[in-house]
Amino acid sequence: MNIPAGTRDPDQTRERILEAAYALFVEHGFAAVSMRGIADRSGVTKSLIHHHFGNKEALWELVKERAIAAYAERQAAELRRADAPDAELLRRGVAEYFEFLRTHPEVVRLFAWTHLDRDQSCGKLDAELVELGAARVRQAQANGLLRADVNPSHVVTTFVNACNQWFLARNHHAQWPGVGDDREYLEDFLKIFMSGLLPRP
Amino acid sequence: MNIPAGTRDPDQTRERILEAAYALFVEHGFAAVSMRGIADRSGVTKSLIHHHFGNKEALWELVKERAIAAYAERQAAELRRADAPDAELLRRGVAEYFEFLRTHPEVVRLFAWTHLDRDQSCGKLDAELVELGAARVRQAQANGLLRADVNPSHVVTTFVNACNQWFLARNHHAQWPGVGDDREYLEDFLKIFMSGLLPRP
DNA sequence: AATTTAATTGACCGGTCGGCCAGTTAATTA
DNA sequence: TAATTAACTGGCCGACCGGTCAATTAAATT
Repeated sequence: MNIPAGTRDPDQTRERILEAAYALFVEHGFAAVSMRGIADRSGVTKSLIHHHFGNKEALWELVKERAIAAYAERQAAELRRADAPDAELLRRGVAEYFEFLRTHPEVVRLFAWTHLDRDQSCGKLDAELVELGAARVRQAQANGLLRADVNPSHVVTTFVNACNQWFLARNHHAQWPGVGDDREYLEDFLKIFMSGLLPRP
Repeated sequence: MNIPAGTRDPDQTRERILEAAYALFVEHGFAAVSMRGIADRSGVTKSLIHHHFGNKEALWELVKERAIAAYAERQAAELRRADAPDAELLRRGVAEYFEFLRTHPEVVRLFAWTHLDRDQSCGKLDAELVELGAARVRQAQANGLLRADVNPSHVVTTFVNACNQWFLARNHHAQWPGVGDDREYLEDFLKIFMSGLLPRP
């Protein structure tokens, strides 16, 4: 550290506040989190949070943006690949999307909070991801690699939904008889999903 | 009505309070709803709610039970049918589950609230539905009507997830390019899902 | 009709909420 | 080094929170 202890570092302070807010909002949602709770967790005064971020809603927006940023980064990485779209690419895309949600449970929760708030601000970013995925599906359809009688956007929506709800409702699934772990669920989903997308003979 | 206006009817009072609480909890979640808000909406005093229901948590539990009751009733109706399990039965089961969620958006939201609360109380009831559905899938597999290399519980989980998340994230889907309405999504999902479950030739 | 029970009210409690403001203190600028 | 700016603190505000309680009123019981 270049900065001696006990001295001021506003950037780091902002960061610590954001981290605390992120953790608390993700876990308990907007309404159940108090500015005092964020202040305690980040080790600063409540007034200082207002100084740096304005009010509670502004902080909430920043937390959402942070989660979306992680999502967007993954999307950009996905975009960088320029492989030829075929069935195997789709399978890997699903598996990677699943893996991303598995390793980023905060994103799943934050999306669910925004759904319940009827917040539409996150949908715009999603839209790009869906458009990208749908375009690839469409191309694979044109090449005869995937069945052509389904809406490409619905193909993407289907697996996005299947992955998101799997992690959101994990506590329920754990109580369901015969339901396996992440790997086993994904495997079976992919079996159904991929062979369901094969061109009809 | 046998009861003249301006007089007392504790049952109806309880019912009105429950209805108000149901609507508010479903819409805003536990933390964002106040006892005063429920009192105002139901036209009674806050004290009266405590008199009839105890405290806020108890009312919340009753609201959850009410939503679960609607879910359980549907499940019982489903159970009553004793048709031979085949692919067509599964397709109709999915369509009816989808239709139930479409006409009961409060159930979707309440389930999502409980997921975010890490509340496991609803999972038990789900378990029976899953067990029932999985048993039918298993029988159809034994009869060679559905592919046998997938976990029956995962088959059920897959379509339950696809339906729930569709309605939960509706605000997002509305912004996605190319995504159709309820009927069109269900149609495409069923195409993929059903043909993905056909026995491999 | 007298009494008991239960529904209902309004006032009130301690506590917490988000936000504000006047200060103090450290870093930056002139 | 003096002056300015920004980080940071503690205390305070009015509003609202869930919950309690004594009093009132209507229904049920005797």
